[in-house]
Amino acid sequence: MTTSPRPAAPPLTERQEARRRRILHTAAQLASRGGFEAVQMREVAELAGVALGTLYRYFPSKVHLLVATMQDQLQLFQEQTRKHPVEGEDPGARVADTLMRTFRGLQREPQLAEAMVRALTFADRSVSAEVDQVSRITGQLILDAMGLTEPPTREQLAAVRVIEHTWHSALVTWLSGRASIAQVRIDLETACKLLTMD
Amino acid sequence: MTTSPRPAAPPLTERQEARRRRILHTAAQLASRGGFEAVQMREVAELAGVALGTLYRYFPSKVHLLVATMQDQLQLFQEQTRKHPVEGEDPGARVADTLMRTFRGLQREPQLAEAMVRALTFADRSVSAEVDQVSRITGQLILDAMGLTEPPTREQLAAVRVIEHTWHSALVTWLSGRASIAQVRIDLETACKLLTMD
DNA sequence: GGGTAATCTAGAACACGTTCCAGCGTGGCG
DNA sequence: CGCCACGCTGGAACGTGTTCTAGATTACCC
Repeated sequence: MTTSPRPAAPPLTERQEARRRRILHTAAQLASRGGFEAVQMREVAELAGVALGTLYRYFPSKVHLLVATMQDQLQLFQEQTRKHPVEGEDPGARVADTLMRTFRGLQREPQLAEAMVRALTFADRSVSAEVDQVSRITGQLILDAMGLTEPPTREQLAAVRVIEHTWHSALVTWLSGRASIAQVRIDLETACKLLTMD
Repeated sequence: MTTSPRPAAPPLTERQEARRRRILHTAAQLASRGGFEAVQMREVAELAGVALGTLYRYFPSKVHLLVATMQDQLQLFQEQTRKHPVEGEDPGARVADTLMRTFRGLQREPQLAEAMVRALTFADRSVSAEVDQVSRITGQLILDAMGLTEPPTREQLAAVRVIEHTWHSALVTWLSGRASIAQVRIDLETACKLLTMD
């Protein structure tokens, strides 16, 4: 578990920031159509108006690119959720509802979701820092939904981990057509029961 | 979830069965060295002594090949486990121990595990039947460990699903170096608490 | 044993992720 | 202003998964 030798991102100029956004936007757009395989690096470069080499300078692989896209999308969800938190008494129910809401958000662009999740689970060690970041955002989403007034206990953190595992795996199962949305909801609700044990 | 249009595998001749085994064995061997990327279709074909086209006739893609390899390995574990079941009073603990035992089995060939799990999570819809089969074996492994004397309740089945999600996702997290074995054990034990609720 | 349909082989060919290179622009520094 | 370092461009090139084809081999039926 050593930190990867990433030399602390150099600050980007405005033009560079714009290029980065253009690339991410193009990737999301292509993914929204044909999913993972429709995101072709040559095409992303061309549509974003950068050279292939430049694309690779910004995102060292297709997986990096799509994981960054997921970070982006998740952050949007997180902001939405913070502005309009789920109502309800039971913390477990709030967490389950929040995740289902995120789920429906992904469902709105199923191909995009497919691309991002495929990238996320296919990622090897060279992407682990970025994947970890996604995981941190997801965990925070859950913690937010719990609406804690004091720091979480060890048991609560353990439960959050299992909920996160369930979330990821259920997502994969749904995307590959092996589980219905109803089933995903049941799985999430089952995992969330861990929050209200003893 | 309709059944895929698979026209019921035609029976294989002895030579064909041997070829299939040879291919699977070669794939596992190559995977045991360099993991997912070391399994190169040309090399599998050559080492297994079949033409590339034949390899593709038996396994329509690299992912199919590696998922089949996982089926194979899991079945071996299942047999082992049935011969030597885990001892213990608490069903939850038995399940957690059984999965940890399987985990250590995978750990013995980490590269092979990496290859199989990457294939499993990268699989798209065209492989869903095979992935489902793997999922079924895993579920059965858990049910076996529970040592039920009567058919499982709805709640128990729901818990099994969450445990399975946790298992898969924890495996991925460990393989990408983002979680330790100790953490995996904790996650599995947490999920297994669902078995002994209410 | 002969005929035939399915299967296997060798190898070329194609697609897409990735790498590499030569040259052009650009922004900052003396 | 001249110069330099760096990032960007266009494009070629490479590796590996996958597909395709023509011919050899095999399995099976009569």
